[in-house]
Amino acid sequence: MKDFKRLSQRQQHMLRFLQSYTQEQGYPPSIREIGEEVGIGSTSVVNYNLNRLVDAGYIERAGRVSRGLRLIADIPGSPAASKVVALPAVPRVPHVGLIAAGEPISLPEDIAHHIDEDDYIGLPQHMLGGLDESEVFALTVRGDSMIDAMIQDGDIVILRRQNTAENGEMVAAWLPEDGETTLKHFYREKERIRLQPANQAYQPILVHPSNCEIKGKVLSVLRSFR
Amino acid sequence: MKDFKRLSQRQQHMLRFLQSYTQEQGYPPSIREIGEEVGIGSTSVVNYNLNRLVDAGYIERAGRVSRGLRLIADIPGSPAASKVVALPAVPRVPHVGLIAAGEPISLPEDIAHHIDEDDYIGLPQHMLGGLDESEVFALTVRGDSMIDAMIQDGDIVILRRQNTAENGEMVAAWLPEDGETTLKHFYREKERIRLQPANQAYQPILVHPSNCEIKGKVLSVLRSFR
DNA sequence: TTGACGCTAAAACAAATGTTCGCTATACTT
DNA sequence: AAGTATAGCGAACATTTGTTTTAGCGTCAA
Repeated sequence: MKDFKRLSQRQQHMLRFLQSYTQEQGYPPSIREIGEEVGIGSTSVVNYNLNRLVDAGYIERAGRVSRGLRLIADIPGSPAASKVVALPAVPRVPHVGLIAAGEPISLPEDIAHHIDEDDYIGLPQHMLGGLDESEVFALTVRGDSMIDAMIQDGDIVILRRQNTAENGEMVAAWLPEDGETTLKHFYREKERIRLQPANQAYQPILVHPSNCEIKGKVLSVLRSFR
Repeated sequence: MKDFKRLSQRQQHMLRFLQSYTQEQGYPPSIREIGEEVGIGSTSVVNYNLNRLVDAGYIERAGRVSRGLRLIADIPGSPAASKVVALPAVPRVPHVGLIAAGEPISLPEDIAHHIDEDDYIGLPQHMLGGLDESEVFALTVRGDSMIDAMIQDGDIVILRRQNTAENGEMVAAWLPEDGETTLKHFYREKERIRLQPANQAYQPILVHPSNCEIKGKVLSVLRSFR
């Protein structure tokens, strides 16, 4: 731990307040709220001391962002400050159902449809690409539009949950207007998004960005025979 | 749990974003940030949907407070509030190196470079096909002779240790006379064995049974991107 | 003394951010 | 057809909130 006692009384007070406030409210306090708590009438003084705490490595600040405070070091005396480090040996990610990788199969529902069935699949962490298991989920592929990308019907794809994608990445995209989720290569073009299958037999899907919601990008693939 | 699927796409999206953003940043997103993420141009629409989420019991809002959002219900799939279930032991199978699936490559010693573990690789047991871990081992594929079978360079194949094979099965075969191990489809013909690649560009290997030692048959395949 | 430095103030400023208010559109109900 | 509820948009508005500026005070060393 850092040299907590090196800090002034005020700064210690501020740290404690930041920690407890954030825990209770779910969001960090504003500069003025901190000032009121600690007994500082001037925002600049609070600001000054916050920067001091940044220097000391206790917090991080997001510039020009309301309540952009983040505690990054444990402070003595507060129990729940530390994040849980000990993780279970086997990461388990939710297996949320099927995804169309061909003629858009109208799925029963959104991904979220299946998501609450706790259908979890254990994965070795080397397949998570260093990500936390909570960021990752799995889908079973239906259809053969991605065979040129070495993905066939029945494969399980592991995805990282994210809403954006880089060109060329393989993503699961939700098309609200069509009510379908599909697995394609992602390409952002001028005014539209191209979802490119990896199979000569299929045409790319061209949609407006507003009708394309990225659900995640493919991290790995997994297939069992028989 | 609440009826997550009852929510509109947007609302689900917002919830997920709130959860992930808060977790990543340490503080909740602003209305405009949510709007940008979800693709809403008007703050009032975000506001509207936030209030809807409040009604649905998913979040709480602090009036007139920047980023005054608080998630009060679990959202399926991603929550960090995951309950720990029983964790099975991780089967670990030996990762014994590279296998040629193309022009027989004389194995260099750069065995398992991208596998961080020593020689073992953790696997979920659903990829073991119900077998004991001691029966199973893993190989990294080199070459592209099996691309028509959806296996490409760099893939890791999981095999069951066995000395025989049925026609059509994908096996790892040791060719004593050539000092090579190769990954091919297995076919027993009259007086010889045909090791058939799954790539038009490659010729089958025809060998006498005495010069063909089956090491194992492929159970599953595993691939990571990037 | 003078000057550098740590700390505190107060006020003004600028940006971020929540709130409100018309207005439109669609679907469903009466 | 009129009415109502849901959903959405855009713009103006009002606060909140972070940033900056200027200044006062005390300590310590040169």
